Amino acid sequence: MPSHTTNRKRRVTQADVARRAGVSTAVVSAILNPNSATGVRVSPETAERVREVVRELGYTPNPIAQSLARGKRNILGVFTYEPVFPSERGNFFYPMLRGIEMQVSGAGYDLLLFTSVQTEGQPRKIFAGGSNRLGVADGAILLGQEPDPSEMERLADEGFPFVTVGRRHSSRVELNWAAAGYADATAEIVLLGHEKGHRRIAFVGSATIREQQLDREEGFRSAMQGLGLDEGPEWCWHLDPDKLDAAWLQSLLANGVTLVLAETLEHAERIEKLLGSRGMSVPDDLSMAVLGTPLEDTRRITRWTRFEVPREEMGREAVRLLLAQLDGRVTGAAQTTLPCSFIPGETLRRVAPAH
Amino acid sequence: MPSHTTNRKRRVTQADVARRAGVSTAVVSAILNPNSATGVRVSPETAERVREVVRELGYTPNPIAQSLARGKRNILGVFTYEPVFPSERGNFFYPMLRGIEMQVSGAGYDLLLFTSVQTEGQPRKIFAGGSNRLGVADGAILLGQEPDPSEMERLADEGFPFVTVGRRHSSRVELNWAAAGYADATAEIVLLGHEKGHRRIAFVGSATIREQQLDREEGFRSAMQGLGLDEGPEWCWHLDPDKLDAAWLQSLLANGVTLVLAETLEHAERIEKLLGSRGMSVPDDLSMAVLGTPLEDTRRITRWTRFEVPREEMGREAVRLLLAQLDGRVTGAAQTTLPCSFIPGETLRRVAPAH
DNA sequence: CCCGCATGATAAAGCGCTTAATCAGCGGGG
DNA sequence: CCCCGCTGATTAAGCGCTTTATCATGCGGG
Repeated sequence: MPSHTTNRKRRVTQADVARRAGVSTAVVSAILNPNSATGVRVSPETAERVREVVRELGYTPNPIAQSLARGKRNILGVFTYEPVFPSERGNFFYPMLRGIEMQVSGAGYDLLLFTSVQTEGQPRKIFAGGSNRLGVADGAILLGQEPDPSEMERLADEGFPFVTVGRRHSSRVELNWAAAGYADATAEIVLLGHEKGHRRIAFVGSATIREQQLDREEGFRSAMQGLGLDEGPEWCWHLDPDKLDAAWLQSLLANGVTLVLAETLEHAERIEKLLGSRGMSVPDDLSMAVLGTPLEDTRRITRWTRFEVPREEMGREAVRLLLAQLDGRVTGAAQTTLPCSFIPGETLRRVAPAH
Repeated sequence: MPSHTTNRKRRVTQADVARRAGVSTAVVSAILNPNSATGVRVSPETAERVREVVRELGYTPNPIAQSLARGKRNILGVFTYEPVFPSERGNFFYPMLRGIEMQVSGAGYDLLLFTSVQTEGQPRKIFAGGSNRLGVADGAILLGQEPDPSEMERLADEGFPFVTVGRRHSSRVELNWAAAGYADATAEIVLLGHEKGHRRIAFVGSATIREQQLDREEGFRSAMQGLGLDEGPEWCWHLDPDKLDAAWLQSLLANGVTLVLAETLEHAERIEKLLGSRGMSVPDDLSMAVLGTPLEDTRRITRWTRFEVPREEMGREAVRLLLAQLDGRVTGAAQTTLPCSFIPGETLRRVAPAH
């Protein structure tokens, strides 16, 4: 017998109600879940009597027990590999969470935020103490810049339904995701640059490679190839902003580059500063575009030619995919790529084609 | 027998492991929860064998079943009467949620956000369909500007542990809360105004009265009385910003008021605008202070004399109180008032005492 | 030689609910 | 008159785990 270290006064149980009303628990259950097509029928009088007792005793069903019995929880998990609210990262998750909450509420699910961390300072883990923590939920949405691929594979092996926000890839299992179309958006900017006369276009991304960046780079490469533009490896850089220096810029310009696609605003601003110390400016001496939109400092970004990532819509779509999976409405892998919206800005200008 | 409309492949259960390892489920359970002082002993060899099977089968315990058996869930509910993330209100909850998440993680609890809404457009309810939705959680934190007092009382009657962020009051039951010391902070500003020579001080708050505002007003009144200042009802207004007009300002100034305490920045700015159209300005012709700090437009607020509400700390404290309650470390009502921090600003200046 | 007592394990109850299977009445048609 | 089928209920199994009570076994001491 469980000890039940409950300090709360014992809650009223279904059996209490049944006893009091002089019926069986099956009847009580049937009355409380009218829509569930169970074989149990109840007369209106009995129903009223039971309802009366329910009110009198202030009975409220134990959701845990319901879940166990039904095999269904009506809870969607949200697992973030980084803290949700603390400031820096907070802004990042915020729009996605907004999308998730909007889509989930109305579907009759609640959101379980897995916030607990095992060891202070350690990265969060889904499998802690051998147990899948997400298991309380019917399914989960995974967010975060630095997910653990092995955990996701194990999750998939278990058959636990989940969807990631952002594209993820595994060679072993099929992953479900709602992601932004970085590749297309990047390609679009390359095409636009080409239209505006640019022929030598460079790409600058962070040193730490993430799925997102791969997408952007792949969009860049394929667009360049499609246009028959001569793009060598020397036009595609993986450097953090602080690694960009005068010498680097020099070689870039010497190569005749007229348009630079910067992965982040930090890259772009760094390059602009370097240009400035040579007496040059954007876009007069060099056109630029930013491959995304930061969340903080919304004012600083406005002049830049860029695209907007549909973060909120990614959250919504992730929920849609997950619910479809839970309803059994879907069989294979569900993957959605959502378009980014181009924002003209003022940093990409027309030039005379070089050749 | 339950139908278990599960489309997922049946998960591995404790019984499977036990069978495979040739032991009873009790042994498996004992191995998986080593610290729980149960009467079951296991030999190291058996333990190793079971652990092996666990790995082999990829077994992970069903948290729902654990919860039911243990009577403990390790989940803290967060109930907001308004949507958490959608923009307007979002900013409001944000710091509190940050505090909550910080405090909760590390305590080994997860956060359940009650986001689901029964009828689109309707206010959220704790008791929906006769059932206490919060029941999945061990306890809950209630947030929101417009809570439903009757729901809180019912919750308390049930013995469900919960804490509100923000002071709440009920004549029937004892409520637990972590709140900001609006009264003290307001009184502090009155005292400061008095020190700076102000004798006629007015208070302007919103038309819709909330607990917060009562606090501020009460702080205002008691400070005025303590100072022996002649404060009549005509110096305490309950008007929304758009109801403040030239005639109102006229009467205020005619009364010789030299300092106005505005509940919100909107009130303050409205008054300043009215002053402007008379060719007057803040603080030259009228001193002002704002009784709080808005979250949006942080730039607009900076010049104002005001106080800062410890929102994040309120979240943290709420969690502390709740956990104390869950641990049975506390008996009666737990109520914490957290001090607001005064911010000088530039809108409260010294004047020559009027009389 | 038997008792007491660790040791290592099992059996089974119970957490609070859902639901399939079953059953007692009862009125009506063949 | 009997059987069928309906209504309004009950019984009991089972969800997957925890935990208490119980049991078998072997060993040393009196």
